Amino acid sequence: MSTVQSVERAIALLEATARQPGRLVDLAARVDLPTSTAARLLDTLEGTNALRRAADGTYRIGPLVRGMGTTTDPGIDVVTAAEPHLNDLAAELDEAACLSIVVDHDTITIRQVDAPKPVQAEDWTGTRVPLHAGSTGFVVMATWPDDRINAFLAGDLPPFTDNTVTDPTELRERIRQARTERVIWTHAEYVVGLSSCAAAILDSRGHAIGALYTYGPSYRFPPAERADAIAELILARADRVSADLGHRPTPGAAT
Amino acid sequence: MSTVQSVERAIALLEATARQPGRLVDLAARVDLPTSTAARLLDTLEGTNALRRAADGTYRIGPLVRGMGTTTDPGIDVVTAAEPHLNDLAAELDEAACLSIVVDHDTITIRQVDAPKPVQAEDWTGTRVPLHAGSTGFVVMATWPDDRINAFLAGDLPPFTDNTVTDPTELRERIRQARTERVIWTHAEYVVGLSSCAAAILDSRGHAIGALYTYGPSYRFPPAERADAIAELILARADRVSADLGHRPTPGAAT
DNA sequence: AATGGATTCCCGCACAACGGGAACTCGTGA
DNA sequence: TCACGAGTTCCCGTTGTGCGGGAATCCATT
Repeated sequence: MSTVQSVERAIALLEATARQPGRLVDLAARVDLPTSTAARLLDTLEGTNALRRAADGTYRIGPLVRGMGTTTDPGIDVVTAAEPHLNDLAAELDEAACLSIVVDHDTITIRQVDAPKPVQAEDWTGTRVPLHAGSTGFVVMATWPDDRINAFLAGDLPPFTDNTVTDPTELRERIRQARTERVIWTHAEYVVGLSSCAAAILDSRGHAIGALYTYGPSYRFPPAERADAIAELILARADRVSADLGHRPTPGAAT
Repeated sequence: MSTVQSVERAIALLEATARQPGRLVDLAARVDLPTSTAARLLDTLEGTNALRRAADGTYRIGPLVRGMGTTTDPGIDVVTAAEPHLNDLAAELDEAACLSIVVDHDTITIRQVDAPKPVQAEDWTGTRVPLHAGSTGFVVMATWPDDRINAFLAGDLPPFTDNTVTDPTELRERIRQARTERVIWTHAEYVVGLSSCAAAILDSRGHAIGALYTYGPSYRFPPAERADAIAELILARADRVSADLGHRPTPGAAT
């Protein structure tokens, strides 16, 4: 499999910019390139509208990329498949319903539908959460083979709150739990005071490509029945999205 | 300004894919590249998660691009996008150039650049004008679907001057006119003695989010040629702002 | 004015990207 | 079952293109 160096570097710059806008030297340092090379690539990206450079020299994501991310691809992509279910879910739960997808070692929320009731909900769209720090991450990893999990757990696992699980053994335990129950609740593991509940979305090959989840202030989900009811609804919806994507659940199979 | 060929080609492929998913030969043909070259670039893009290849070989936009497009970063917003054009426009017209945005059922002027010539121009910044009473309102509504227009026209439409149009039928006529011409002149419909000319600004999803306009004492715009010339310039600038925001009116050739 | 950092420009070198074509895979129809 | 063609992958010789060190320039800051 051959790859084109300059394109890889350009994409790396694009991603770095998406994560955090910055200026030439800054971005060059982040992706570890000589400034003159980075300058040339950024120049090109700017020329194609993939990036924009502000008056002060700061590069940020440009209209082209934004536009592409929003294309309404008639095909069978997650977003369109999940959209109706997000709406239904938000109504059923009377809580915000979100869709996130897996990118690298994070899940990124790409769509959020707020509860019909008047709530002052924050918009989670665009947020990247590392796999070990969110409910979505657990259900995603639950579908992975063990060695892949081990490889991931061997990496850096920064804490975000006092509740963030960073101990590999404990994480493995949570993942095992997610594997059997297929839904999981997390409490204040990424942001203090917030709980969330997620279930994975699988594509036709059985790979977890994202997750459906809801979240809200922890006090709103008292342990008992309500939490379970929510979990059940989310799982049901996630399964339907998976089915819409062509996923055929294989009874008993772990992979 | 130097550019990197392979990156440009890769972005072109990315854009082509965003417009319409397709397979190798198809995409290669669309951007006019030898298949082997296109294959290599697509390979790289797939490797970086910028593209995804389905089982049947179809390439579609990948999670990376989706994620980047939805970052919380406000990025390039209307104001910064419009600023330079406001300056140019004020110079070209030798009249004040303004930017207004849509809020509820009004347009609010948020920026005004006065004509270079010494004029005693009033500053319109901060003024809310109901959609039915200003040039900006007409061009904005011109982009709406009919039922939304009807819903709005069913509401309260207070007059401000003797010239304010309040009759739904007549308003519909003006809107239709704005729809075909994409620019419109109004005369004393909000303030006696003032005329103004506006064109809409569209975001990447095609929604009208504001308008570019100019205004001045009616006696300064005698019907004939000058008014048309002004309209043309405003429309051109508004289109450029829309383009800068990612609005893609009609797919053209990409370099 | 002077300093230091960021950015742009320049240019020779080397190798990465190119693209023509062969080989291969896969689906289709006879 | 085989032969065919469209689509895709692989290979390899050639060259043009991207590379990156460094000088020159720009731009804040003091």
